[in-house]
Amino acid sequence: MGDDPGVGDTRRGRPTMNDVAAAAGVALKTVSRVVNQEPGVNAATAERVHAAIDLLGYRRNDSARTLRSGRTASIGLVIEDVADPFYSSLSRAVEEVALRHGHLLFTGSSRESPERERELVLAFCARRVDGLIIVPAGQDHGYLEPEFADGIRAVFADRPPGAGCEADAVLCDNVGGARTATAHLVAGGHRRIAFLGDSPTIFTARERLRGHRAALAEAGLPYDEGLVTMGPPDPDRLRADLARLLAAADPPTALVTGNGRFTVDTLRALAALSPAPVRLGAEPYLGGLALVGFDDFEPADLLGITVVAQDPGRMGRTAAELLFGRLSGDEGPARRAEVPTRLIPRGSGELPPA
Amino acid sequence: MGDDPGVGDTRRGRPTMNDVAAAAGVALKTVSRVVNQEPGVNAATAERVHAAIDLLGYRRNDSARTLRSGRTASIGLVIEDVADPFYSSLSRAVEEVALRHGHLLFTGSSRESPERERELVLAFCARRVDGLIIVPAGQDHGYLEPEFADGIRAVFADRPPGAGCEADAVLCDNVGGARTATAHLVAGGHRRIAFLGDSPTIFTARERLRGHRAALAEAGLPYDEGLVTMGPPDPDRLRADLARLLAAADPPTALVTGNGRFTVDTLRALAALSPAPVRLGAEPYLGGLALVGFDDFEPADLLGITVVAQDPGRMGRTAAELLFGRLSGDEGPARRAEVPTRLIPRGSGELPPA
DNA sequence: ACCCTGTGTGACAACGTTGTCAGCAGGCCT
DNA sequence: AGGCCTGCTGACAACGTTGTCACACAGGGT
Repeated sequence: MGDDPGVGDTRRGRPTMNDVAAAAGVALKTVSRVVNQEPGVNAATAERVHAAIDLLGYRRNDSARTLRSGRTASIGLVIEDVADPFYSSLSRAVEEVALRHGHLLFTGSSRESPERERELVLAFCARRVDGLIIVPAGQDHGYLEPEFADGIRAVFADRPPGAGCEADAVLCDNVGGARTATAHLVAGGHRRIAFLGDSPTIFTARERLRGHRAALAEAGLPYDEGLVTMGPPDPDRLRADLARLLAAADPPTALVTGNGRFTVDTLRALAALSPAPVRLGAEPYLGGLALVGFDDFEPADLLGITVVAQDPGRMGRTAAELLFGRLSGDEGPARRAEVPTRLIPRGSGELPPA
Repeated sequence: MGDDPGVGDTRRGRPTMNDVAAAAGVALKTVSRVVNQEPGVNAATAERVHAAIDLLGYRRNDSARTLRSGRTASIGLVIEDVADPFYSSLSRAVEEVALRHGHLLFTGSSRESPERERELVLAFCARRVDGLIIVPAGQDHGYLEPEFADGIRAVFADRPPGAGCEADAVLCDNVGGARTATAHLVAGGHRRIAFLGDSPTIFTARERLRGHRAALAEAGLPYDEGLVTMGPPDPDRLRADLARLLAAADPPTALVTGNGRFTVDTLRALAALSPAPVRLGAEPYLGGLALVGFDDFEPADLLGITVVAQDPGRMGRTAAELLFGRLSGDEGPARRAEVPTRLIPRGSGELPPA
């Protein structure tokens, strides 16, 4: 006595099926049947049970359900960073599909740290998620073996799993997209095209560089290492690299940027380097420097930036559907899906060489 | 016999504490102690247990743990849309704090649907999350009562809970921010300032309009309903509204946009309406129409758009920390935290009236 | 001899649900 | 009558963990 914040009820805590059963004057199991909409319950009985449920405010405890049945109706999603528009679009698509399949979604951002990726994945597994969608930060997925053995399914998105890991993957056509970007500039008359990409430790960055090189080779143009800069996103470094590139004896007349963040950072760097205000749209862009960005970004249309668009929504949807296919018994060998890219000309990529 | 995809082991499925105990030659409870790092286990025994754990690839089943102990070490986050940069920044901050507290995060997007908000929240509750952070779509949170009674804590973010719901909330200084935006334009000499906002069913939209009106009143300017358009985001409607506004006998010389999406959509509409290419940065913007946007967005700096910036990261952090405070026993009355806004002049808001 | 304390360990019940099986009517067939 | 369905309901064990309590043993004081 004294501090009793209890409700008007004599019981404490959440009502269980047992409480409902007692209130409805039926057996526990009958309540279970009603809650799970199992057939074979008399309509009048079911009605009484429903009344008791409403009266007590009963809600099923999914932990117990999970423990007993083994299915959690939830999946885990590990991406690089929720705040990156590319991944948040992917995230939304996954969420959509998961919800349609009656599943809930755990999310976590690895921040490009393999260790954090591993921790998140294992934490999801400890929660017994039914499946995983992973944008891997690391290259080694041996830690998933026990989980696979236990029947957890995983689909990799945006980047393939590490060597030796047989799992589904949904990738973007990185090589083709980058080749298209560079080829587009070549077709516009450019001969010296710089490539500004993410760290070569990242799969997509390497692939896109491959595509860039392929386009140069197909056009019979030399591959000049001095025109390539790669590394983790860092506005200062990027600005320095750009300044160096533009000050060279034989500067590039066009740029290809390796992802959305790099495109925006590049524009910022150009604005900072430019003596005159940056003018966009149909206007010549910084003295005629052409630009094609890999990956579309929100107001790229306003800025008149030509891009090779990925489709993160489609990637997320594909990955999620692949996963749910697996969860409903699809047992074939590991699959690899490729999401195409699309060139969207908006002006910046159509400027002729200066 | 026949189809036995089993591993080299005779057992099926995931090893349990019992299996580990058998392998290590100790009792189940000892394994539990080791796994949970409870004190009072002999170092040599613990070593044997660890060896058995590694050997079998054992991982604790959190569903059972949850069932027994009642704590899930997970929280639920319901936002409006992950793909909206404002909410994804908020999301990231929440994730960060959750991880620091050793909690995992369920996320879901309500898409501005009260029903979906409710479903997500209740699904999270069925999973027995320890707490919730909710950006409410609906106005009625009576459905949370049974959950509160059961000890689940909730913090509302960006928008307050419905009437009668005593819960913590973290809000942005909507009124103050909007007042600042309009006052800034007034100080620049503008007398006819249009307000383009989200649907008045949304709390933040109403509050921001209030701030706008307050600034007008403080400046002794009339409030002209003809200069206000509100409604759910729809580029076509916005363009039509803008066309109407600009074609009026006494058109506005400045705009205030009610959130990031509206700012970008407005720019798009202006670009579409403009005969000349849009020029940004320090250039006069579409014939001198000034603009201040509520809410910062990614390349607003590049576009030279003056904004009143919110701080979604801080909002998420504050909400999450408030929640974890509650989870660790803070029992005071419901709190309301306000996150300040900040005017960032970038050119578009400093243009004088045409 | 006694009790006491501390250290390490284990047996057992409990958490709230679902799967299995058994039971009890009532009806319809042989 | 006896047998056998079909429709509905309930008793009970099990899922894998943690909390509670008890026990065995060693050491140190009386």
